[in-house]
Amino acid sequence: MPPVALAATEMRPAVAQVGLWNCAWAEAAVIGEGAGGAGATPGSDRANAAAPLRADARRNRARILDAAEHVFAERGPSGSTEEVAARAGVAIGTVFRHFPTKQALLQAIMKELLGRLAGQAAELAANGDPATGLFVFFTDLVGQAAEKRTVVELLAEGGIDVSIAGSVQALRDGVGQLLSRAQEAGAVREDVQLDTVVALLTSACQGAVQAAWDQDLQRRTLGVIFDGLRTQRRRE
Amino acid sequence: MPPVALAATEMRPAVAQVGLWNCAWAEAAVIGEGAGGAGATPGSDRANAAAPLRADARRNRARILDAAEHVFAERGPSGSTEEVAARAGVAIGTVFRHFPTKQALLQAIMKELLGRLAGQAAELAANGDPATGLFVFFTDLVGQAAEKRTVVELLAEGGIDVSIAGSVQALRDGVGQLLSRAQEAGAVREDVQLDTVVALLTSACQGAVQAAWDQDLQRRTLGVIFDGLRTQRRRE
DNA sequence: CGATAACATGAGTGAGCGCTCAGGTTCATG
DNA sequence: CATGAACCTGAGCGCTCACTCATGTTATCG
Repeated sequence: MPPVALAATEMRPAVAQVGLWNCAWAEAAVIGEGAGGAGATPGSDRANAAAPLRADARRNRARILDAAEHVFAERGPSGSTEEVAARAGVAIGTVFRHFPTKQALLQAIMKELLGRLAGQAAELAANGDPATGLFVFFTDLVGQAAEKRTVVELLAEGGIDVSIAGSVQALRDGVGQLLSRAQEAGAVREDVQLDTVVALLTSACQGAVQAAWDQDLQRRTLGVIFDGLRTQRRRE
Repeated sequence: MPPVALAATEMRPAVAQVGLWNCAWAEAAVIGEGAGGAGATPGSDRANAAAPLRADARRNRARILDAAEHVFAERGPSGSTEEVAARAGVAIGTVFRHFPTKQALLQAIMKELLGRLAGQAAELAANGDPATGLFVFFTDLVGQAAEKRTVVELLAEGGIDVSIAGSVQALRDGVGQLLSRAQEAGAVREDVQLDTVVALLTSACQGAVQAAWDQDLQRRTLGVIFDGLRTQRRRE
């Protein structure tokens, strides 16, 4: 992960509003996730033929995704597609060829990031220390929140579209595993539910992103939350 | 409070960008807060003469503030000034006569809301139960977060301009009083610092706003945080 | 090496938004 | 009532941004 390169203009009270109109575009067939999905009149049209991308197209797609991840991490979801194109070294049209709407581009990135996080959670649940795995993941996530600004803000904006619902669920499942292990190990109270943990997690991430918590504040804030998850004094 | 009148056009991929260029406009003299402030060449120009507004102007100003509070509560800070004007029943120009920039309008609302909250906190600190005051305020604030979306989002976006810094500080002081009282009463651990509490508070508000916590989830999530504030098991 | 379909290009389109200003309207004062 | 200053109006400006499309370019295959 290269360090952030262009971080100058920070003062923007911009607010993104993306809109959730279109939900069913191709885009899934590109990588090969075609699940032979619902609807889409299965038959005549050569929808999910996988049609491997041309070499240059595949390269450009990767560069666009990479550029978009950087731009949206810096600017938030309100970063412009033109900046993404410029950073990727392609023309605007190329961006829109690969991702028919800005929303589609954002969702592709979110899917990737969410998948990565879900993987980390699952890995920790499988191989980590059961008693501390949840707390480690929690701390890591909040610590990285600044970099993952896209995910944090988009998830926050209610951008949980049907197309990324699966990825969200995967992450949720990973956290659920971590929670179960922690509870079995006696590190977290039995009466804490998954959605409570998820709510705390997302809140802390948002807080850390928006208010730019420093390391010490992160530690103290998470400390309170972790103690709350451990204590036996309350019943829900 | 009249019900929402014009809620049709939800599909807008628009992106608002406000800009923070101008920071020193009049606006303070309107209500009479003129503190004889720094700079501004005190002398010849009749800057802070209080010049009472004409009746219609005062009425319109109030209607604009009221409309803005509603619009920004629904749409977030990206709500348009035109919608504010329409809801207030005035022309755009009138809005910009009273508030030279959109930013100024937003800050006027924030100032009002923050002042109200600071008052509530101070009142609770003075007359409420020391042991539960902080928790009551915390719960109330999160419960109202959806209505106060403007404040939550703007504070989140780092919109703490110099012109509202005082109001933020007042709220912070109020929370500080509640915290002190709670600690004196033995309801909250001594080693919890104010910024930790504020961080938890803002995080919870953001989470509640963005993820639309229901009553039960609010209760459970705040329960964990409160237990964390109460427990004696950790040292910071 | 052609031939062709896939792909890339980037000026242009349309829409939204913050903000302005010339001209009309209304309130306060004597 | 008359007068003038304060106020209101709303078409319009300038800008940004998501998105399109006619034209030019390139990879792939026989």
